[in-house]
Formats: sequence, structure tokens, C-alpha cells
Amino acid sequence: MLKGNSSYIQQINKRLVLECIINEESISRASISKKLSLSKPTVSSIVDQLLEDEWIYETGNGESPASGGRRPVNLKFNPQKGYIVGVDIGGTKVAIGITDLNGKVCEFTVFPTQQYEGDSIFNEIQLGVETLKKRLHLSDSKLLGMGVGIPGVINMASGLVIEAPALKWTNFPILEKLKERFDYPIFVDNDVNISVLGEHWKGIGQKRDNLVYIAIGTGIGSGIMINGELYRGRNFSAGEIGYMVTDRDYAKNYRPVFDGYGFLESVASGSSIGNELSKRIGKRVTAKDAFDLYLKKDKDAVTVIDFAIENLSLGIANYISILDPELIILGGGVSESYHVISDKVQSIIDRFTPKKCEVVQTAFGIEAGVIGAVALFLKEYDSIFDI
Amino acid sequence: MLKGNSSYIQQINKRLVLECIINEESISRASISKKLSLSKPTVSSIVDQLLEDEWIYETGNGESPASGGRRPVNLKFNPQKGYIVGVDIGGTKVAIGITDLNGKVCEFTVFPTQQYEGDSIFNEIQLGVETLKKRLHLSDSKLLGMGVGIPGVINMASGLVIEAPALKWTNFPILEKLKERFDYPIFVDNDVNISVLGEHWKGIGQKRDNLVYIAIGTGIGSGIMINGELYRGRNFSAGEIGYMVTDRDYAKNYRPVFDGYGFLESVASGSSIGNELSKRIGKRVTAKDAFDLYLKKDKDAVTVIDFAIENLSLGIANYISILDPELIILGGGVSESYHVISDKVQSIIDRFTPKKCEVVQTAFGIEAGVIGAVALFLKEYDSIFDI
DNA sequence: TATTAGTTAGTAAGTCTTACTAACTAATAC
DNA sequence: GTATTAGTTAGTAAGACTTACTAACTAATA
Repeated sequence: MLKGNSSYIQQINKRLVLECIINEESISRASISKKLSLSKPTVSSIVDQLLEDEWIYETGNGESPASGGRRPVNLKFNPQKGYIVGVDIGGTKVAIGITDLNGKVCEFTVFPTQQYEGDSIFNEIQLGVETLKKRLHLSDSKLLGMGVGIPGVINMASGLVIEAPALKWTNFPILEKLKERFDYPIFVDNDVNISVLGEHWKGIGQKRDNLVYIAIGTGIGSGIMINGELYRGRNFSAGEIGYMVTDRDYAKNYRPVFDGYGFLESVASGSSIGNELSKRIGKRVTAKDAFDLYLKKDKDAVTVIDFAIENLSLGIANYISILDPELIILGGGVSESYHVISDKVQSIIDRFTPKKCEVVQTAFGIEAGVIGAVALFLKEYDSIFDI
Repeated sequence: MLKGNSSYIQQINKRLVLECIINEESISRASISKKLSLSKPTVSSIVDQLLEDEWIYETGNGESPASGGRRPVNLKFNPQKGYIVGVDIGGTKVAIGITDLNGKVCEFTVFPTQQYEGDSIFNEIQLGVETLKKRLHLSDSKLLGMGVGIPGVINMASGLVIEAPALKWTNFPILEKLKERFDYPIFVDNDVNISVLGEHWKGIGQKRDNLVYIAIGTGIGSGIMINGELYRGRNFSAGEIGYMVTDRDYAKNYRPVFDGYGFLESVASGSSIGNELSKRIGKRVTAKDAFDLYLKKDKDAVTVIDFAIENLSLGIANYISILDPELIILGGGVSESYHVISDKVQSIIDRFTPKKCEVVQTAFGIEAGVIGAVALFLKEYDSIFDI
């Protein structure tokens, strides 16, 4: 806990005033004073500073009440006060975007992740960021910083990617690589962690503070938000739902095909569904193909996918029993077929959990990772503006 | 977030100073000033107030350094400044204790939980508390309040025990019942929740802030501490490990014998071990009997207990995968036989989790619940003293 | 053994910063 | 014209800080 002094007091109150202005479409000094129980001179003084720093602006007068009185001056938050770069590095593509403080993606670009030496990818990112800056005519001073999402285990303190199988990185000094090319603050975290931050800020998880985001794709991983804060765990390994065991007997014969691959991933991920069905029908199919066949009631597809659904549902149910979250949000390639299986999933969950919990599919599209990466930055960056 | 003003600042600094004094065996004003980067007059002013309110006391002079200089005055925390009542209501017994602010149990008593109407049990508790107060010659002003632990789901906001099967309570207004008999602040929570608080404060979980406490007895439940705070979940149902499913196929035929009873409880709790073995050998045995037979390599006992161990271990492993805690502490009747099965449990856990996590048995004895209940009170009660 | 120089703990007085109250002006509805 | 409300100014309150001081101590020296 920080010791208190006068400047600490003002920092607290300034954050409160700014948050108040953000939460209302527009608001007056008198209204802020009432809402926050701060005296009118105090509010006026703080508003003067926020106006000077361009966090807010005046938008003309409001209406005076029927009882009479001076018209209030309306104040509004200025989302163009600053911009943030969001970078989402995936196994197959890298997305880069620049957003304002409302999370509006002003510019966006994507390129395929190629099997370069690690450094070439950073040169490409640097080029992408410069391109987007030019399109927006952004000065350096307007850029507050950068958030980056990566599929792997990240140690935020040391700035190392401890392991990221999809990118073939181990103990990779990503923060150093990025700081060589960008001279503003940078924060890096796991991709499902930034996803739950993004859902909380601008997604389907808004206005709730205890969320779980589960990504079901080539792997299965999850991000956890508790009391409005990302929960990472002691070894930055919280949320490894892919490791969960839901079939004791079947798990006896389970052997990980590589390090960092868990039981639930081996039975319920997109790639394992595709692989298992391919084996059975003697033909190469993808997970999407598998779901299409499932809808056509193909016997093999039904067997493989029902087995996966049962394990996945139990994994989600176990999550609910342990965390009792407000909402579970599903993302990743397999979640796009969620409507196909949602009734069955919900039925299993309802049967094995103490309390009902809503499970929904993310509403975010291709820009999800960028918004999540920006949310990471805004959460970690020390400023009077917070999300 | 509270708005900042001068009295808020002083509250912050007073807490910091008190915490500093508690954390050292004894300390001087000058030392506190250095440690907290507060000016010496500020520390002196705050220390004066703490002395006046008897939170601390002076214990003579320390040594001056070899470089010369005035001897410091040593200050110490006064654990007798206040006392707290802890009440642990179990299915078979009720424990009552009074502790000081160091968690020292000064007086303790226990009586069997009898099948009274609910109110008789509160009369007995009131009698017990009065008896302990008399033994300690405690005035009312010295008693800060009461913490209570109960095996069930508690809504802390409404003060209702939503359900407690072992006590046969449903939507039971426990806070009201207690406030009728005691006129100081009272906090009630689930018994595994208070257990993890107790382990954090005075138990094996000291100095760590991300803990899980798992109680394995007639049921199986757990308490979760995250970043030093108890995590209860959206419906006060977090930590319901007893509901976890670890055997997909076996769970297909699972039917709860009553509401509030989950899959893992049905295969790994003490009562289910005893019941299952009794069925097999056609003779009534307890869980303890079962473990004794297991040690003697009785075939049926081995089958039943190995099955329970596998499921329990996978449940713990799943917990580690999801939460990545610093420590898992086991309590409850079955945990007393943990040494018998710990190697097998650890082996399964190590195989199915991404990161190693220590699993230990609680070191607490009969007074565990009382200390946990007191910890609940000290966590929830708004005072400059915090744990 | 007495004295002096240097160091440290704790206190006194004044200053600074921020929020507050009281009083005021500007602006509006009825 | 009166009552009401928004916003501003002047002066005050509370807490922490800085500066200077006193009290108390050790090491070095005569």
C-alpha cells in the first residue's frame, strides 16, 4: 500500500472525476460534485487540469432546470487524447491495430506468420505499425504505448516468452526485441489473457468482473478475470484448462505428444477432432469438416464429436464448480461451431454444476486480439485513465 | 474507490505504521520513518495516537549504534488491545474460542451439535461465549466482535445460510439469530472459506497469497484465496470441488443422493469410501477402518481406496491446472490419513499438471475452525488493524 | 577521567499541498 | 422581481513535509 500525501489525494480524485466523465455521455461540474461528494471548487480545479491536458473538452451548455438557475457547461471525455497499438501474434497470422481510448479500432492490418527467424517478424510488425501511424497522421506523442498477445506462457516481470510452441519460442526475450524497435511502454501477455481483458472492456463481458474466456482451437486455453483484475497464477500458468482430466480411465493411456499439451486438448481441441476423425475414415478432414459431417449425422463424426463434447462440457462444468464465475465466453476456431453443440454442452453443464452459469460465444471478430492487446496495455499502464 | 482527503491519508499512513510495528519484533520511530519513507514528525504524530489508543506500547530503549547517537525507544504491538470470538459450527460439534490479535487462542470450549431446533444451539453458543469471557475477565469493550464458520452456502450480504445440509438449514437467518444475542459486529462464512483464511493468517499458508484449502470429510469442499483475499464467486459457490467430474464414463450413471452433493464427493469423500467398502465386504466400516485395511493390503479396501485416490488426485490436479496456486492445503477427516496415500496422489498430480504445486496437510488441530473464524472477522472488520 | 567532535533520535515551528466552507457573481425560469 | 442553480474566489482546516533545534549517545583525544 502506498503511503498517503497530498499529491496522492489529488491523483485519486482526478481518476474519480475522469471516470465519472467517461461513464456519462456528458456531465457538468455541479453534477460531478454531487455524484462524487467532492466540493464544487475541488471539482472545478480538477476539471481545469483535465481540460488543460485535453483528457476532456467542453461541449456547450446544457439546460437549466425548471426551478431556474444557471445553465451547466457540458463536459465530455476525449477518446482521441491518446492512441494505443495492439498486436496479436498467432500461429498463423499477426494482427496489428491502433485504437483510441474508447477501444475504437481506427486502423487495422494483418499478415501471415511466416517461419522467419524470430527477428524478421518484429521488423514486419514495426513496418505495420509505421504504416498504420501514417494512415492516421499520428504524432509520436499521441501514441501511449503497445500491448501484445502471444499464444504461450509469458513471464511479465522478466519480459520473456517462457514457451510458445506454436511460434517455436522458448525463453525468448520478446520485450527486448520490441523495445529495440519501439520506444514507448510495452506490455506482453498470453493471448487468452488478453482475450478476457478485451471481453471485459469492450466485449460481451462488459459490466461484469468475474469472467472466464476459453479458447478452443488447435489447443485449449483460458483466461481468468477475478474482481476486475486478470488472474495469472503463481507461475503465470493459471487457466491451463487444456490440461484438465475429465475421463479418469481414458487418461490412464494418455501420453502428451509434446510438452505443453494436456489431456483435454488431446480429446477436445479442433486439431484432435480433425485428427481422430481422419484416422477413423481414412481421409484427411479438418475440424470444420467434422462438424459438417456431424450435422449430416455421419456415424464416425457423431462418435468422435460427442466424445469431445462430453469431455469439453465436463471441463467447462468443472470450471464453473471451482470458480463460480459470472460468465464463460468461448472463442477460438471450434467455438464458431458452438451453435451446433450448445444444447448438448449446456445440458451436461447443468447436470454437473451446483449453480447455473451462462456460457456464450464471443461476439468479437477478427479484431478481437487487437482490442484485447490494447486492453492489456490500458490495464497495466499507470495513468489517470484506467479501464 | 474512496475519494481522497486528509483524514483518508492519515488512515492510510496509520495502517502502514501499525503494520510495520506488527511485522517487527520491536522497532523505533526513526526506523519506521526510514522503512516507510514518511517524515519523522509524521511518524511521531501517528505513534502518539497509536500509544494513546493502546495499539502499541513502549518497551524501554534500544542500543545506539557504534557511530554514536541517541538510543531509540522501542515500540511493540499490543495483541491484548482487543479480543475476538471465533465460532466453528460443524455437523457433529461446535467449537468456540476467544483469541487475541495475534491469533493466540486464550480460551476454548467445544460441545456436541445436537439436533435442537436451530435456536437452542444459539443459546448454547451464548452461554459458551459468556463462560469464556468470565474465564478471561474480559470487559465488553475489549471484545471487538465475532466470526462464525458454517458448513454450507452463505450469502454474506443478506446474512442468510442459503443451504447447510449437515445442519438441515435452508434460507436460515443466522445473522439475525446471532445479533439477537450478541451486540458486537458479526461475520459469517462457509467453513472451508474460514479455513483458508486461518491457514493464511496463522497456518501453513503464511506469507503466501494464493492458496487453496480442500476439506475432505463427509463432503468435499474448498476455500480459495487469491491475492490475499478470499474469493467467493458470483453466487458464493466458488470452490465446490465436490462437484468436479473426473471420470466421464462413470459419471454417466451418477445420480446425486441429495441436493448439494457432487460427483467427486460421491466417489472420494470419507463417507462414500466407508459406504462403498461396507457394501463390498458386507460389514459396516468407517473410512478410517478402510484406510487401516488398505495398509494391510485388503483387496477390497485397495480397490475402493485406489479408485477414490485416482479421482481425488485428478480433482486436485485439475485445480492446479486452473488456478496455479502457491500451495494446496488438505484438511478434514480423510486428510488425517494423507500420509498413507500422499505418494500416489503426488504422482498423479505431477503427471497431469503443467506446473508443480506443493500439496500439504494442514498442521492445525482442533482449534483450526476458531482461528479461521477469527481470521474471517479480522479480514472483514473495518479497522486500522488488518491481517 | 574529563572534554570535545560527530552522529542519531525525537521534537518544535513554519511551510506546502489539497480539499473544504463561506460568500459571491453570473445566468436562468417562473 | 424573486428564487434557484452553476461556477468562481477568498479564506480555513488537515495532514505531511522541511528546516532547525534539543537531547542523548559514542569515539577520539588530552
